[in-house]
Amino acid sequence: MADRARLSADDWVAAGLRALVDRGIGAVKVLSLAAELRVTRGSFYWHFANRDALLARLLDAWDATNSGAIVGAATSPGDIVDRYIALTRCWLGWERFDPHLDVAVRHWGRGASALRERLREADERRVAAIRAMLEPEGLDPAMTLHRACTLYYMQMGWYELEVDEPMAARVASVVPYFEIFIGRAPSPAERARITAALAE
Amino acid sequence: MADRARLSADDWVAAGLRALVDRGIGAVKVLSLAAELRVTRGSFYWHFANRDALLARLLDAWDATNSGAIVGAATSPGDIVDRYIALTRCWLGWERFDPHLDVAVRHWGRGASALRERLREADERRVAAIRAMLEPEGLDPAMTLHRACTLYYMQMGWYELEVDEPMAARVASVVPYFEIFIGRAPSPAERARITAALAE
DNA sequence: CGGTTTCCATACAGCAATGTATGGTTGGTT
DNA sequence: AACCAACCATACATTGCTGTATGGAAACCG
Repeated sequence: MADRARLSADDWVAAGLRALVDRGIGAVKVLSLAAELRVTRGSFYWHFANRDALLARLLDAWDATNSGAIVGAATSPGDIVDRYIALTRCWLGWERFDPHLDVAVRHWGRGASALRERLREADERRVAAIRAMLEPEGLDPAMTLHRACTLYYMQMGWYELEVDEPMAARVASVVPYFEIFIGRAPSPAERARITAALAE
Repeated sequence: MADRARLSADDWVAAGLRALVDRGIGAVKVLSLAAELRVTRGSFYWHFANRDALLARLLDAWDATNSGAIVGAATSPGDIVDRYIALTRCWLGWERFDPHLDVAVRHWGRGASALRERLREADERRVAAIRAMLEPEGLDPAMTLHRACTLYYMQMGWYELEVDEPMAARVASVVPYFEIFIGRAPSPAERARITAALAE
């Protein structure tokens, strides 16, 4: 995409997303992106009115990929084990959901009050979906919410701290975390389904 | 402190901490702080060699207040209930620990690789202390670590998402979270100790 | 009271970034 | 072939910050 003679607006968006994910919103500068794309800023200001126009496009991309993925996984067809597996695939980065993008947008939101409200709504929708996932377990309603919050907040904290465990260790801990999050150990059959689904 | 004729270096540090906590590391600018303190930048460059010298002071302040508080609570005298209460008081902001400062430093760490290493070490020490707190429960060692991670990561995620629940709701959820984190419901006596300790 | 130290204001240089104005180059269209 | 639109380079103006040099005012001290 870099050696093509002419660039499209999407090329700038892609470069902006790379910079956002890798080095944060502060690195999304017209000058830096131009250098990366081997053109001058003249190109940018033909495709976009200003920097804010690009930032809006980046937010739309985040909304399109990440916010729907979690809700989709938590409300996917099947029982709670199927949904837990689908959600786990999100956390592991095996689905549309991009963890690094989520963290970058969250950091960006600090200081941009309009974005903070958008983030708050996204978090609310995600927790609500996870709570609905847990409801068939028949727990106390307050406890269901607490467990949903534990699952989601812990995962966000894990991303925020940039813990780097090998993938094998992460996969191996999916079953123990089932017990912590759901409140009961999985049955042998459930355990087998989880391990089988993540053995790809 | 603002209407005193002369400023000290600590006044600049205090102003820097306020800006860091309220609006992030990007707001810690010599010009902004000078405006807030009603002086010009000439004052700053008498007290400090440059901006980095102030930032180093801010990091020292964070280290002195926050990093020791969690480890101290998790390893405080008493049984696991006493320590869980002490840790909860940290999370609620009732002790030295300043949650907003922790989040601000973490955001700052994104992009400053030296700081990231310092943060990683702090997180490691904190998780290790919480794991030691859980060990008397006699769980499987791996499960002990997973529960310690759940407790700490979830709390960091809670801060990161800037959830604003009323204090009453937060206090009320301390007992249910005991069951989620520790893996068993507290005994009636333990429950009474927790509620009594947080009824101040 | 004179002198020295402490602290701050002013003015300047420099840099990195955004945005604008304008001209040039390339590829498709009729 | 002429033309037009899409796309990019160049040059300039501006802003917001850091850092430096220097002079001045206030407090302390002998």
